Amino acid sequence: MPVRVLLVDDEPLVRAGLRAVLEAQPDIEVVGEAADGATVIPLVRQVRPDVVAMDVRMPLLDGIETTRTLLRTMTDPPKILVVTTFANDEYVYEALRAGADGFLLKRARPAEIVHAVRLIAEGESLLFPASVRQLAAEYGDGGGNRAARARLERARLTERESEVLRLMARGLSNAEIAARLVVGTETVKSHVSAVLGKLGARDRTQAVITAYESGFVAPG
Amino acid sequence: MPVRVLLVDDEPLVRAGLRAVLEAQPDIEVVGEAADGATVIPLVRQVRPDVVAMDVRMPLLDGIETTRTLLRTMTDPPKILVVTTFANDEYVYEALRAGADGFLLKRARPAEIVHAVRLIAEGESLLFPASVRQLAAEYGDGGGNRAARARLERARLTERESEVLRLMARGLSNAEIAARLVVGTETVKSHVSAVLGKLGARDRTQAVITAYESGFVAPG
DNA sequence: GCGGCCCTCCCCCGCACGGGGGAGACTATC
DNA sequence: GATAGTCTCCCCCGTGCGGGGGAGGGCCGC
Repeated sequence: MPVRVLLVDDEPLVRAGLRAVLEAQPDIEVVGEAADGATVIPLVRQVRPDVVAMDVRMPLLDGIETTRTLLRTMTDPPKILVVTTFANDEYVYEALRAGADGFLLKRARPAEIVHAVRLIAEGESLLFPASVRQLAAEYGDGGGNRAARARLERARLTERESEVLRLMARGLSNAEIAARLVVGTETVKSHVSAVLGKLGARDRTQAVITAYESGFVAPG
Repeated sequence: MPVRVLLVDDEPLVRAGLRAVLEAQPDIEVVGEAADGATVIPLVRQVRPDVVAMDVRMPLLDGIETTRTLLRTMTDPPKILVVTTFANDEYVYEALRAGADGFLLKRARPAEIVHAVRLIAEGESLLFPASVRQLAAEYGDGGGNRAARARLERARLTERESEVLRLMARGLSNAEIAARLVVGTETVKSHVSAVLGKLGARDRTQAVITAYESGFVAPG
C-alpha cells in the first residue's frame, strides 16, 4: 500500500512540483492539496493522509499553528513534514517544537524529497533525531524568541479583527466601518491597529494587499 | 506548432512544478532544463527555445548576466521570462533593463503562468498594461470583476499612471514610489491624484482594490 | 505656429490615519 | 478568586495623504 501524502503550500507552483516529484514514485500517492492551513484540518480528516508535507510560512494560518491543531485535535494524526525555503528559518524550530516530525528544504533534490517522505512515513524523525528535537524544544522557551512569537500571533486574527479587515478590503474608511459595525470610530481604530500589527502592515493599503494576496478576500 | 520553453532554475522542485504546469498545455512544450546560468547559453543554442523561463537568483551566473549574454551574443535570441519569488525584487528591474521581456511571480496561479508564457511567446511584453489587461480579460469573471475592469478600461490610465498604480498595489508610499521612479514626491502625488480621479476612488486603498478586482494586478 | 497631452514640480490646507498610551466590562478557563 | 483574552472607548500627537490650483517643458499632430 502506497504512502498517502497531502500537500500544503500557498504556492500552486510548489504544489505542482511536489506532486510531480512524488507521483513519479510507485509507492507514493498524493491524495490532496491545500493552499492554507485553515483548509487543511477538515481535509486531513477527510482523506486521512499518512504524511502532510506542509509549508511553514502561509497566510492567515501558518504551518506551526496548523501542526499544533492537527496534533491536538486528532487521535491518530498524520506525520508532519515541514517544507521550507530557508535552512535557518526560526519558524522551523517553532514547528518542530509544535510536534512536526521533520523538515525539508525546497531546494532539495527530488531524490531527497522522496527519501524524506518515505522516512517520515516509516516513523523516522528526519534530520532531527530526538536530541536535536529536544534542543529545538528548549529553544524559544521562556518567552525567548519574541520575533517568532510576534509573527506567530499575526496569523491569529480575532473574529472582530477579521471582520474589520474584510471591510477595509472593501474600501471602507474607519468611520464607515464604525457605522457598519455600530461601534465608535476609536474602537475601529483599535481593531485596525491590531490588524496592521498582526499582519506586519504599515498602513491599511498594505493590509488589504495582504488580504488579497493571501486569499483572505478573493477578487470577483 | 507548440511554444518551446526552456526552464532555468536552481531548484529542481521549481523546475518540476513549471514543467508540470506547462506540459499540461497542448500548445506548450518544455524542451529542456538548466540549474544555473552557465549551462544555459550552450543549451539555448542547441535546443532553440522560443521562451526561456529564468530565475533571477542563481548560483554561478545569475539571471541578469545570463539574459545580457544571451541577448548580446545571439542573432535571434529567445524571449526571456523572468521568474522570481518576490514581487519587489530589485533584481527583477535589473533583469528587465537587461532586456528581459516580462516577469512572473513563482506564487502565480498555474493559469497565469501559462498565459504569461503564451503572451511572451507572441512577442508581447508583460510590462505593458495592454497585455496585463488582456490577461485579466481572459480570466473572465472568475479572475476579475466586470465592473471594476470596465472602470479601469474607461479610466485610460497613462503609462506613468499605470506604473504608479502598480507600485501603489505593492503597498509603496508616495515617497517610496518617488524614490523608485526617481522623481519628486509632488510628482507622485499628481499621478496618484490622477489615478484616484480616473478610477473614481476616494483613496489609494480603494484604487488598489480596483486594481485587484479588475485583474490589473493578480493575487498569488 | 499652435493646441493638446503628458510628465514634472510647486504652493496651501484640512483631515483621516496610525502610533502610543490607558481603561472598564465581559467571557472563559483554571 | 485569579488570569487571560477580547471588545469597547478614550486621550494626545505627528504626519502622510488627498483636494485644489497653478506652471513650465517636451512631444505630437493639425
